[in-house]
Amino acid sequence: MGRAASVEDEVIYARLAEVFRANGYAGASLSALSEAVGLQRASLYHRFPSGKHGMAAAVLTSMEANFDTILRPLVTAPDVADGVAEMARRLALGYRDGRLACVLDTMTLAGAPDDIKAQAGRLARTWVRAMADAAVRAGVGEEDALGRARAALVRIEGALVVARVLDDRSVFTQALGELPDLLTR
Amino acid sequence: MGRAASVEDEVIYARLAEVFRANGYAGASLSALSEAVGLQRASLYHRFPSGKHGMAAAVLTSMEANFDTILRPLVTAPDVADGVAEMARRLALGYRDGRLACVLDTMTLAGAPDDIKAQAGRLARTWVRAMADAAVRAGVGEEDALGRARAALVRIEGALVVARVLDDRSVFTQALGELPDLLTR
DNA sequence: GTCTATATTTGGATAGAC
DNA sequence: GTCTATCCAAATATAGAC
Repeated sequence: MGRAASVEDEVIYARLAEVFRANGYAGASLSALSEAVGLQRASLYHRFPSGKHGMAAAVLTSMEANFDTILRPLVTAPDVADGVAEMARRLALGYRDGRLACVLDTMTLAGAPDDIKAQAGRLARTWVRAMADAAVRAGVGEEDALGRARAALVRIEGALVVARVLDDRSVFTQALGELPDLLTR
Repeated sequence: MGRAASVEDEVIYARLAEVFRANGYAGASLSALSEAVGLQRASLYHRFPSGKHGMAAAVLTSMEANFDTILRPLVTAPDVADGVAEMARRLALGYRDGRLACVLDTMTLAGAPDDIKAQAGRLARTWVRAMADAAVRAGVGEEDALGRARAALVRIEGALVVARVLDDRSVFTQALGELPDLLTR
């Protein structure tokens, strides 16, 4: 083994994510990423030989793992609506009650490489699938469930945008509150 | 009068808007803006002495005017639901059926100057106000109307994000279809 | 693994000719 | 009003010492 890393991988991903989600792919500069992580630019290139592109890919991959945690209640909760409510609580935490933007939104603008957009797309599909499955378990028909799951994602992403634009977090909180009924009733 | 402009102001605003809405404020480079407009960078600076910042401000101001056209049916239609449906048709046109992003989303990311974000916020508030007024005219209570108008904006913005991320325009089309009921029932 | 130093390109912006 | 030419700062990325 060589020299130990001064910053843990998962900590790096989390700090990179802060910059990417707030500024988007194009808007996230190496200087900002470097400062957020607490490593010089050259050190970041040692961790991510393919540069910014590799950092963005790593952030999304790490986020995929985090989503497992956020989505787990959808599967494990005895009552589906309770599971959705628990997912909503975890989302509130992850998005800091609507103060933070979503990478699905900001990392899919025109400046991003195609495979990063594709990775974000897969992440979104995983999320929709998980919500649709939960709806089915609540007795909703398969076709209808998929539509409701997409509607849920629409409300989450839309609420994040509107909360930011109107500078009013309550929009997000309210959208989260509607999710259990939306997915199970 | 001096020399005539080779490109009309409104044409310039529209082409600048294409770049800003797709790439966000930070992601919109002078080269890209210049190429889209068909004028050299220096020529753009002659039109907009305050540079990129002035271009963004002009785009939002021009968009405010365009919104008058989009929102007019809310006021003029004898039946409110019909008016909302007509607004939705105009939105479908403006957002190219969900293929284009919204400046309210992309121009309010971290890289944008504060007054640009503020201008976007005013634009959003105008929009919400117009939809809320329409809801009131349809018999909805004032308090409830404001909530529904915000919900409508949430669905529009969210649908644009999700349509882009999932690469599926139907999400946007469907969200537009729900607006008349959402605002008047 | 992290750093300083540097190469190279692109970014935003200005000067001055036409 | 538009252009070419140019300036300077910031961007991404690499080289090599420690």
